[in-house]
Amino acid sequence: MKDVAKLAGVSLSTVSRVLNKSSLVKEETARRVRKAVSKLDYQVNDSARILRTNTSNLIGVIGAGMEHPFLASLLKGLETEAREQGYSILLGDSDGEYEQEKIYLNIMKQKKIDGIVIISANVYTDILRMVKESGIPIVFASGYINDRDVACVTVDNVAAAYDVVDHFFQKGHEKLGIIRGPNSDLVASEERIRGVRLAYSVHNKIYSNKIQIEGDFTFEGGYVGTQKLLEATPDITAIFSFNDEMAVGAIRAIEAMGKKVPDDIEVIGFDDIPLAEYVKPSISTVSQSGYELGAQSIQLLHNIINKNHIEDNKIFIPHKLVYRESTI
Amino acid sequence: MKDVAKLAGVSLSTVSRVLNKSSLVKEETARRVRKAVSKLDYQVNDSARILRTNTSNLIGVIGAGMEHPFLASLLKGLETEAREQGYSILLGDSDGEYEQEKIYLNIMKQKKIDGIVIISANVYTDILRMVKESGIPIVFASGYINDRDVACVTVDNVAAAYDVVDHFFQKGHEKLGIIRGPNSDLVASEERIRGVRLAYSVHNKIYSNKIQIEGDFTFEGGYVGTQKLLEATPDITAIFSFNDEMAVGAIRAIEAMGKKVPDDIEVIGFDDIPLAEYVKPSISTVSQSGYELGAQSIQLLHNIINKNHIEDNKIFIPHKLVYRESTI
DNA sequence: GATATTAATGAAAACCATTTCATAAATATA
DNA sequence: TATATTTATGAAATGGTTTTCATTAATATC
Repeated sequence: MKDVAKLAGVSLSTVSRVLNKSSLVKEETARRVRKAVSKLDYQVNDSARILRTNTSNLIGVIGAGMEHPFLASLLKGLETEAREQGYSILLGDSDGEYEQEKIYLNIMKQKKIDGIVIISANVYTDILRMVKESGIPIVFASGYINDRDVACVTVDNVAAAYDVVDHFFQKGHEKLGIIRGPNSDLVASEERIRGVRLAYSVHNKIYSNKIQIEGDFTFEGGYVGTQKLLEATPDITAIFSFNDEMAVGAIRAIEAMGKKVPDDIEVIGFDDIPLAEYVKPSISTVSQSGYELGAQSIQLLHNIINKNHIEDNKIFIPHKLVYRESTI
Repeated sequence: MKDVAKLAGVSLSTVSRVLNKSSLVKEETARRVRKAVSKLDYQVNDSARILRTNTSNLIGVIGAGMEHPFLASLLKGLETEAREQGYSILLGDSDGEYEQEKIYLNIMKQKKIDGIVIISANVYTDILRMVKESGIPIVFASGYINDRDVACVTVDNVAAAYDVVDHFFQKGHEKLGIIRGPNSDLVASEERIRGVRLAYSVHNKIYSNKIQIEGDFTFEGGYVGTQKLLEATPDITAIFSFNDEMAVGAIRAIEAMGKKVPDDIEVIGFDDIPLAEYVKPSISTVSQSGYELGAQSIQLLHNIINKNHIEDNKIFIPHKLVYRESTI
């Protein structure tokens, strides 16, 4: 920077002003400085800038199980939009471990991230408290936090689950089975269960918790869950699985018991990952765009960071039921 | 830090020494300093440290299409191992755009990354040159660069492709079809073609480029490619696809033409992404661990950064042919 | 006991930008 | 023309570490 100043015949302050597009520098001087900058191929020293300004153009992303197809596309959306807005992504996959989340949070604080995106259905309240206390702008992606000053971007889980069950009832099904997420995934699963119950009450049916079984979002979880479900209630004719992998597991379990999908039992999944389309039978599912979710999260975060006026800090991205071979 | 020094009754230098585990500080003083550190809950200012030392504990990752299941698991491996070694991951998905790669490289340079992992079959030679010139330690993950001082971690593409074709020949197949990667994916695809040709010559058969068709690693690409392939050579009895998605597309195309997999045509894919197991028929494929690939890449990079002695800077991770329903 | 080594600490320079405050130059106002 | 205001610039302080060099304290050697 000193060299640039010397070459342009100005002071360090002026160079800095030009670089930061300050308005109070004569256009002619600015031009001279810019010329020197490009001639010397000067690049600002980021750490020095961060040290002075306490802003890094870095956005921290903490999540768990990012290799899951839906989250991977979410990450892609985050990444692309972040780039667009001039941020870089500092990535931390915690595997859902509390200690890891804490470690990442600390690292990110030290790196002076401008904001943080937490991708997670399951959120340790302790972590949330730490982030709030630190004053770092935060957005929850694909998870709803019932706290008026925490921003969230997510699909409307209540409405989506309602749509699925409503659809089943409209088609004349009476006995349903639900494969929910693990208990650690409290929020999203609870929301969806709320949607399920809503549909039950709208259709004047009585809901019992016995129709739901806990899954772990894996193929195997769906397989085993369905076995148990059908053991307890053999006359189930429709299954709603809270993600697509478990739906595949459910279908295989049904087939293994000698029944047919969709003729004997219809199945609807959630997420619409690519798998859902290629598997046989292909899976009807609640489609939501991970990419969109990621992109919107960054936009919202960007607005929070810049203290722009925000209409609403709870954003619901659209969802849509897509019908494939696992339903009639 | 000043406060810590005052509380412990020592100078800044001593605090710094304790923090950096310098040996030349009396154990008793060190204890006093540590106590003060924890009492004040002091954390070093990262940017100041980077400014002074030019090392950031940051590893840059540049890749394209990271939402692809195989690459997502690779990323997971990178991330987990990086965390283990005390690094954080600065992520950049370039979408394969030259300009984007350049931008990311610049940002990463400014952030003073300690090393860089490039995930890519297609590498712009210009980018490679820039990285080499900048002296940043570099590792190519899942891509082979024919340059003795560039470190690579990858599956042995030649051997893997050889195994597949050898298997087909052993089973008595005569007419094969190959769905290769796009031309942008020069290196990996070329290596695999080399493996194919090797198998041909070992089995005393004559290889013709007509049996291969270019794909784009998507389901659709596999579908269309297979149509063309079967149009040109209707009596093909075995297809080797360079990834699993295209293999699924191939199978659907074959079925659409009224033929059966594996009875009429056998199909083998590459990567062994979760999809391969759940799709119907499930896909026989060359299994390689993305996670392992990522983890080994970080270890190698770590060794390069620390100038440890390196046995070999070309690491081949194991692969294995797994047989499922798409082969007899 | 005197001298040579080694161990432990502190002072101050260096890393490189941003920003406040002061000042000089240019323009507007009376 | 003299004064007030605005615009453009520079000097110097600041952010928080690490590290070199100098110095003192402690130990070893003769």
